[in-house]
Formats: sequence, structure tokens, C-alpha cells
Amino acid sequence: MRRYAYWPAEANYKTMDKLELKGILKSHFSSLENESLNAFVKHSSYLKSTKGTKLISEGRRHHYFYLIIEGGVKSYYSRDSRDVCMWFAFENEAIGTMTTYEGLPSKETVELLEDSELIKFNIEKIKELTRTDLSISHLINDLIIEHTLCIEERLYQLQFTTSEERYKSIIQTTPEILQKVSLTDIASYLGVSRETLSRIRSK
Amino acid sequence: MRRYAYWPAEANYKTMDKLELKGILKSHFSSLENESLNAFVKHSSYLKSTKGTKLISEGRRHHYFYLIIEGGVKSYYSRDSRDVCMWFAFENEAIGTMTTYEGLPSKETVELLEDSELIKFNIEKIKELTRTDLSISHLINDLIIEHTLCIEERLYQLQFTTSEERYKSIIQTTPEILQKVSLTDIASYLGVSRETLSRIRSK
DNA sequence: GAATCTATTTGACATTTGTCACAAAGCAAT
DNA sequence: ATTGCTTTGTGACAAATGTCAAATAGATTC
Repeated sequence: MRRYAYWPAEANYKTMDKLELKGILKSHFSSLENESLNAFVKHSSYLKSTKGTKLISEGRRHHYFYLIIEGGVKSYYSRDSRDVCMWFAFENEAIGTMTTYEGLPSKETVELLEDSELIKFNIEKIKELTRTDLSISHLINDLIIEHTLCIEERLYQLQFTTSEERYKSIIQTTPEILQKVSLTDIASYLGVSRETLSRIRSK
Repeated sequence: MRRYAYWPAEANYKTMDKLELKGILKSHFSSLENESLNAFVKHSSYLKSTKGTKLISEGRRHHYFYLIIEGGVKSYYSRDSRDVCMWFAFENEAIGTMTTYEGLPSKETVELLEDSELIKFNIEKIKELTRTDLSISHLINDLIIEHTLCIEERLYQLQFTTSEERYKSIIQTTPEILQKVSLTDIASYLGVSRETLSRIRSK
């Protein structure tokens, strides 16, 4: 297991009290009124975990979605021992899978790309809040819409752009992916084999 | 223009009063309380339109989403005079584009596959309702989630299944597509050329 | 029915990409 | 440095698919 300088495994790293947590959530979910924020924080907790940890496993029901404070994750589908990455996410992004949110067995696996700090949110509890709290309902709605627009953009790119264009697009828009994700995973994300990506890169 | 038996162009077809409209919406949006339903109906209107009509045009802002009462639509992206279909929808399905809902220029075009009857909903007005009405907020949320799950399934299929498997899957799950959509459009939906689809079919 | 248009199919060929095998490079542990 | 492990790159070949051109089928109009 590789360790990263900014987070030595030996250190007994901070936990986070509800007050700190509230501060962080306030800055990310600025649409929430103070009262809604308090309710939200009740069902949130801080979490640190090591590279390779699966936040969500394919085929199983889970109860959380997450906000990445520090670190990164990949999401992928598996079939016949072949993995295809669907998305990557890093600092300040809220993540989860739609099937998990719907209470269904997840179709994707979500795994830490590196040792990470996260905040996790209990889906059932947050959903309960959305039944009575309009601002929380809207917040969730916004997160889902943002996610949907990303997926749609990905579909568009897969249909209309060559793998070379897609590779260039990654370099320009999210170069951090190249530093944090293996080329094997990037290839699957782009929809080509490892070898083809390698040939694209050697130009 | 082809005409369909069940809807002669010559007939002066019914319009629909608010009461009828409410009845239809009640059966589709059964989660809505009576009061919410009344508010919803205020911003709904009945519409009939002919094959080829574009409900939503790529690159433009629009103000409605729709429920299909009778008929069908296709959604497609265009680039370099090549069209790629993203989804098809028929009776009893609620449709629209995510970008339109967000007030952005639409990335897709949505076009009638045949003469159709629809109910259209004013997005801005309905959005206003979601600010104060929880059940409407949840209804919209559910529609978006359903849409998202469809898109994700499509992405999954594009990555993991062969075009032949995808064709068979259409036959089994939504055979009505084959009757109502041209093979050219189906080919683009499956992610292959017309000619390739033709060869798949000749087996 | 003949003419016209569009949609679909078929053939020949070129191109792209995947697959397999193996080489090279990078990294970690001894 | 040496060894072992994982990741990435390269070559040769096969398979799948796209492209172009032409033929056929189906539908529409006169």
C-alpha cells in the first residue's frame, strides 16, 4: 500500500466533531438554511479510509452517499472480469450511485483511488428529511441533476468523438485524472483497450 | 405525410378541458394530493401535433416538458449532419431534456415519430410550484431519477454488450420501437451503422 | 400501373480496433 | 543493486465495423 505525504498512515489523524462537520457542509451546501443544515449534519459523519476501499460494491445494497474532502474515487461496472470505469471524482465532489439512492443493489462499484477523507450521509435519513424539508429536497434534486448532465455528456462523447478526441479532452478539462488514475482505468473510461490508449498516447 | 387510422387528419379532433386534463394527470401522477394536482393542472395544456414536429430543438431554450397520451417521439443529438438517437418514448411516458429543464439551450432535439397527442407542462411554472409544494418536488425528482436510470442502463449496454445483443434486447423489451422507428434511427441508437444493423438483422 | 422517392439490403474493400504475446519501464521490498 | 511485481508499450495478426456504390424493396403520387 502506497502512502501519501499529506496523510501519513502512522499519524493518529483527526476525527471531526459535528461543529467542524457543519462548517464544511455549510460551504458545500450553501443553499441550506441553518435549521436544515443542522438536520442534515445529524445524519452525516466523517470518515477516512485507505486506497482500494470500496464505498459501494456492485450487487449490494448500501446506505450512504459521500462528499469527498480529500482524495479521489473511481466508479466502475464489472462484467466477465472486465472493468469499465464510468466516472472519477475528487475533492469537493458529492458522489454515490443512483441505484443505491433508490434502495436497489448497486450496479456499480465505487472505490477509493487513494487514501481519502470523506463525509458520509445516511440515505434513508436524508430521504426522510426531504419529505418535510423543501430546501433539502431541492439540494438532493440539484445533485442528481448535475450527475445526470455528466452522464449525458459522457454518452454524447462516446457517440460522437473519437477515442483520441476524448483523451485530449481529459487532458484539457481534468488533467488530475491522469495523475491519479491508471491508464488501464482511463482506457476503459474512454471506451478503448489499454493497448489502443497506449498507441494514442505515443503520438 | 402518412396518416394513421386512429387519427384521421380530417377530423376536427377533440380539445381537452381542464377537467379531463386533471383526470389524466391524476392517473399518471397518483402521488399528488388533490390540491397539488389542481396547481399542476393550471400549468398544463393539451396539444396534438403532426409527425416530424420538433417539441425541442437542439441549441435552443424551451419551456415545456411533456406527457405522451398517444403517439411517440425520438430524441437525438446531431453533429456533422449525422444524427444519433438517444431514446424513444411512447404512450404514457413523461419526456423532456435535462438541459431544457435547467433553462439551458437543449443539446438534443425531440421530435414526433408520428401524429401524437400530448400534454405539455410549463417548466418555469412547475418549478415555481416545487418551491412550495413538497409532493410536486418529489414527483419531479422521481421523473428525473427514472430518466437517469435509463441513461445509465444505456451507457452500460453500450460498453458491455455487442450490437447484436443490444438489438435482441430491443426486440424483447420494447418491440414497439421496431414498428414505429426507422432502422436508420435504431442503428444510431444501437451505436452502429445502418449497414451493420441490416447485417445483424439478416441472421 | 408507371414513375418517383425513400428506406433497406448487399457486396467489396479499407480502416479501426481488439487480442495475444512479449518487451520495457517503473516501483517496492529485500 | 537485485529481485519480483505491476503497469505500460509494441508488434503481428484477426475480427469487427465503417464506407462507398449499387441493387432491391416499399411506399407515395400522378
